[in-house]
Amino acid sequence: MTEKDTKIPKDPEKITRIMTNALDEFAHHGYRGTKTANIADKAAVSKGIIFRYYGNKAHLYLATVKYATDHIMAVADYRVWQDSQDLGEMIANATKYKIQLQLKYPEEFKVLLDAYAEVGDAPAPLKHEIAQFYAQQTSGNIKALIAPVLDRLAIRDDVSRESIQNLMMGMMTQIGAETKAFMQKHPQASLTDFDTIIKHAKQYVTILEHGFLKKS
Amino acid sequence: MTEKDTKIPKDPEKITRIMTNALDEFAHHGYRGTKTANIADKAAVSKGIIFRYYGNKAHLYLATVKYATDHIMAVADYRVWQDSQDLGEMIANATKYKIQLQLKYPEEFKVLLDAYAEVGDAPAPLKHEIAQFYAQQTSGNIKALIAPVLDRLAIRDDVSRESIQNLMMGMMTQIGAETKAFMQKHPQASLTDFDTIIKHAKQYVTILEHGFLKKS
Amino acid sequence: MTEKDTKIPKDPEKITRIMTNALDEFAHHGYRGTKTANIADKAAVSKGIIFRYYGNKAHLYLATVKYATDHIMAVADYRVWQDSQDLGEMIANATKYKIQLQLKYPEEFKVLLDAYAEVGDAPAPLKHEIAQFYAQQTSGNIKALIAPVLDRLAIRDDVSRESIQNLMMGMMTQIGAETKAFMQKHPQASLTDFDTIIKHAKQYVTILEHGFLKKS
Amino acid sequence: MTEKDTKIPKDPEKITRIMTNALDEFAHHGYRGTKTANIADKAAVSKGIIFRYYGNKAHLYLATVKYATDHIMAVADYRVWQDSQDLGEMIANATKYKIQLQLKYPEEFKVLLDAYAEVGDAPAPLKHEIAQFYAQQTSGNIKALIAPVLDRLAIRDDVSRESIQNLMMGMMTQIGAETKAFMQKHPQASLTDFDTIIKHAKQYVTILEHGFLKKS
DNA sequence: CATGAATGAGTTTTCATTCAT
DNA sequence: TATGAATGAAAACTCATTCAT
Repeated sequence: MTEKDTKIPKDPEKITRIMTNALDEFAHHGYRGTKTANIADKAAVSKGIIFRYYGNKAHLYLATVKYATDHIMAVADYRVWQDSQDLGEMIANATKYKIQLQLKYPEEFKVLLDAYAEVGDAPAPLKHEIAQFYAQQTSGNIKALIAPVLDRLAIRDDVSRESIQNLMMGMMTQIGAETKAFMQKHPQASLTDFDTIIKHAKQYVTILEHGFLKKS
Repeated sequence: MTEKDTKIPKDPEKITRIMTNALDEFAHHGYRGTKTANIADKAAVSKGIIFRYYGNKAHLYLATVKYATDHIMAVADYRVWQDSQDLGEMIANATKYKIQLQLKYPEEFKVLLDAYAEVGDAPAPLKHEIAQFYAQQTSGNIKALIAPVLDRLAIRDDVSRESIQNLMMGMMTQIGAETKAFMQKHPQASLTDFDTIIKHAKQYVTILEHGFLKKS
Repeated sequence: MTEKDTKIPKDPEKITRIMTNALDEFAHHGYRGTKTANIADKAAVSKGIIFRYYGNKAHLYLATVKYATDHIMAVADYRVWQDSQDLGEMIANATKYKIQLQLKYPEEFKVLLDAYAEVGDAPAPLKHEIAQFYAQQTSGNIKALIAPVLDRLAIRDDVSRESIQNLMMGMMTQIGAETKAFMQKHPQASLTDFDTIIKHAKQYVTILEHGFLKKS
Repeated sequence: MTEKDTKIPKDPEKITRIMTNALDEFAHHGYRGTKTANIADKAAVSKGIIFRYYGNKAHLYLATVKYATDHIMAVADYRVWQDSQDLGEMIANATKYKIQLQLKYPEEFKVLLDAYAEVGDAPAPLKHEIAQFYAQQTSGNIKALIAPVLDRLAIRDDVSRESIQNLMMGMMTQIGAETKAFMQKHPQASLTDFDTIIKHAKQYVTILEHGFLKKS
């Protein structure tokens, strides 16, 4: 693959069109359910060029997953995670930001979500590659982003740092689920419509910080 | 479909063999990636019988999804969720139980997880059926199971019941993720190997109950 | 086949049900298009018995063709053809009779009509058998039936007997076509509705007898 | 269908090879009895291209029926029917011509003959299409062709024009039957071998014109 | 280099025929 | 002997991949 990358000159515009449409197709039909011919058609590109550029469907898929991540990472502004003393505000900002991202790049999210599941399906040699690639992204990052904020907080002695991080990941997942559900019910929703979810996010942080039991 | 069901007598043993192996294949290769011939082979049954029993691949898939759910639901013993005064103990038990289930029925879990994603792909008429089926299961239940336990606890006035439930769902998801990751690293693990995860679960509950900030 | 005929005792009632329904199915779907399972179902008989009685589908078909002919021949009353001095009246009677028959046994007619065409299709060894069987029926007979009536008429010296017979066969075919067309337009028609066609028949005979040119 | 026709470019030479061989196969084995693989093989073309071009077997069949008609119609020279004052000579010419055609395009004739019968069998949506297509051809034309010649003849007052036309159709059918029978007995026959049949044709016309009864 | 028509291995699906009960 | 569930060979159809233009 790396070999081909260097040997074959690629038209950046075609690359973009292919990636965009591959993303769309893979997001909607999964790996096996997507037909290369459809991607080529929608991208206004010949089937031949896809195979010349990517070698085969499996590599096209991998490239698409990479593209999706790069795409999201490129626009992701990590300052929203870090520029905050207050954990609740930070999570609220992050949630807001993630929703914005998801509203703007739904296909990227879908493909990224599927990728890991598909792994077991894709032609054997790619399994590892995709799995490893996927592992770099996601959870690891979130933990890292939360870390500096935690440093500034006074934490109970009987609570491990990791537990907090994990719980916050679970919380993020839960927020993600709520977001997804909301988006399905209101496909045309804009950011302001998600205020409720963001309020929830703040509540969640408050609970995590102070617990939900009455102090006796 | 229901019409055919009554017309065609089915050998329960063959049904079992077909379902078991369909489950296995669908779990490992997805809908498109699974070949009916393989299922037939592994089930020691002729290709013909699968079409006799299920009409076509799409209906076989649907039947498999139904089978997976029925199977899990049949063995799921919800009392482990409810017979507990202590929330930490309850979650620990639930986690333990869920791990046991997942260790015992990994394919069922996989297929169930995929089903919803595959829906968009499956022959149109099945979409609705699968979607509806999927909706019945999942989150709704967990909330209901947690509810009675929350009733017995003294909850802070500034915290909504729903927030707690949602956070606990996020927590369960997180535990699920940890479990999955662990199972992938140690495919042969048995229940006792998951003690760490169960300890985590208890910690999470403690944090949720008392918060992680030092009382100032 | 003859071997089987003697060895296997057959339940006459089942034979009838099989033949009746085979007739129906073959008439509507042709040889290849007919499924033995359907015949068995409609005849309230097991598939097994059909193969026990007839050996295979091809022989079942042959038997059905024979059955159709026998059936029609059994009810056909040839006296209507012969008990007439007047050729016009005879053809009118014959037409009337044939229509009655065709109204009553449409499937038999259809199968008989198809049989010859199917011959080229049916498993090789049967070809000859069907062809020969078919040859016995049809035209040969009609010629024979017309013969005695012609004997009583004074025929022009420059006209061969055979030509007359052939033309009359063509005429019968034409009447048959008109009948068929009429039946397709009016599926519920009864004999009296065919008066026009019978009038045509008489006209045809008149023309054949006296020609259509003005005597100069 | 028309949509696909424009989207998929077709190699005229391959079309020809496919049509020719489809014609041959369908003529000899009927719709159900014909295997697309065989057509592909004989046409020196891949199976895939047939489905690319025609979508499925049913449409291939329809295309073949159309092809057969177009083919025959293209070479049919209707002047032989019209450029004649003498009815006998006209029918003789027409017969001669039809025999030539049938000798040259036996498969086309066979398929065309079968098509109507198969109609009831073919996948539902095609029924209408085939039926309508077939109706255009056949008898209607013959009547029209005979009409102008009849105009020039002095016809008896008690004879309807339609009766004459119908009788002549019957006569043509009869000649057709004789031709078919002869061709089956002598598969290698050339046009001159059919002189007897043509003589018959003339006789038939004479009889129709002057009747076969002695003028008393 | 790019194209997209053609290929054919691989899948799904059908149905005459068998054979355990 | 009768049954009809099961079989699997044979047919229809799909689609990633190639290669002549």
